[in-house]
Amino acid sequence: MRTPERSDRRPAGDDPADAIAAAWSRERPETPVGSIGVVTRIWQLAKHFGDDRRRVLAEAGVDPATLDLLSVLRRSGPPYTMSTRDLAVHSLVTAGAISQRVARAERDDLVTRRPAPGRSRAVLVELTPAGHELVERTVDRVLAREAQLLERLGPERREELAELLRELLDDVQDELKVQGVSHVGHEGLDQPGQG
Amino acid sequence: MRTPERSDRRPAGDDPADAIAAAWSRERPETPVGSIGVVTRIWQLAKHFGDDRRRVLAEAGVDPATLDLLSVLRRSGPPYTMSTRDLAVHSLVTAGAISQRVARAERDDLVTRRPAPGRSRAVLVELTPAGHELVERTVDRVLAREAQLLERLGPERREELAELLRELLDDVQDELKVQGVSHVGHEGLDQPGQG
DNA sequence: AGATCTGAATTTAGCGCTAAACATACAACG
DNA sequence: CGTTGTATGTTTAGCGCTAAATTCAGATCT
Repeated sequence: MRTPERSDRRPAGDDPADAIAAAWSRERPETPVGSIGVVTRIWQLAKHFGDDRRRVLAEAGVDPATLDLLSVLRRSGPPYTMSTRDLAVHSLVTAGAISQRVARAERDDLVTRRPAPGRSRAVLVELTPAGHELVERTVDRVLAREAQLLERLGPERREELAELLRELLDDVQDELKVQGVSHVGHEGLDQPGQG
Repeated sequence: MRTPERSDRRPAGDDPADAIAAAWSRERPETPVGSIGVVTRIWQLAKHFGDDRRRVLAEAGVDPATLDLLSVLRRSGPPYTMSTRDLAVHSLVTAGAISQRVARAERDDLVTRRPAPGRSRAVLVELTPAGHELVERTVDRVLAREAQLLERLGPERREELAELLRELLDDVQDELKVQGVSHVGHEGLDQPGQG
């Protein structure tokens, strides 16, 4: 199950996900370990990317969740304004979380909040100049750092990987949609943060 | 940059990560968007897997962080005992988080905690019968559900993906180690949870 | 009109995490 | 021996998230 000789920096078999699957099989031979090679690694990579991003942003005095909010607004183009509803759809977190993100960003003068003119009880959130500036100052740094973490993989394998991930994400979203998951959203700078 | 015709369930170009990269390029043409196809998708998949696991476990009355702790102990084999130090190394969270996880699990009678006999100030954590039972009752359910989410990908592509992820994880861990990251650990059931 | 339903945003309770401060236990050095 | 160092665990402050309760505006029914 383990393909040999691909890393010469680390002895074969020292892979954390393989070790987990092997331990389950040893202790409980019937355990269905087939998903571990994909799911565990995705989780661990997300954790590493998230922690690293938090550290990079701490130097600039922001947190990932705030930058995520500002980035969605920045990327939407002039007039850098969206309803909280739309923000929730684009952020993969609950409406309550968006409300809190906006409140924090408003406290720090990074966005303003006002009732929408005509429609119902909607609220429009707009980037302030300070918020705009903060995005400009940090986005490239974050993305460049992430590019650096992918560098060793090489462009071809990175593309292969992106393609397989695209396919899996599409499958998973369909599967979850079928089972009636509510917040179907999915964007961000490209990632929130968890404390 | 976008490979055409691979999904017939979703019109090409409707991919969330592609949409993000395209929006950055439109608004800020110099933005280094190369990593988004991999990093964003990994983040989103981790979020979906994590949310789904939380829902599955809620039915059994556990949270992912607790099951993660119990799983590390269960997988270690008899006598199902580890020091908190070792638990931290195997869990990809800080020592403080482990201390809290153990405290919660002890409150619920899933583990016991006692000072190690000889050595230093170490503390040994041991699975109780109730904790053992809880693992047996839930692990297969969680892993089977995750296998179901991967099912559509097919076995060959799943193996390709696992292999690319293994390589990337190895690269990223090396890169972070060089820069002096402390908690080098990495295991779990295979994933904690973020509240 | 009054009652009820629906949709949108916010608030609250509670959890889990990080970082940093704190508290020990043991070891080594002078 | 006392100080200093090192390794380990716990505690605390503060953040961000979820789920559920709440508030409020407008639409619909009778």
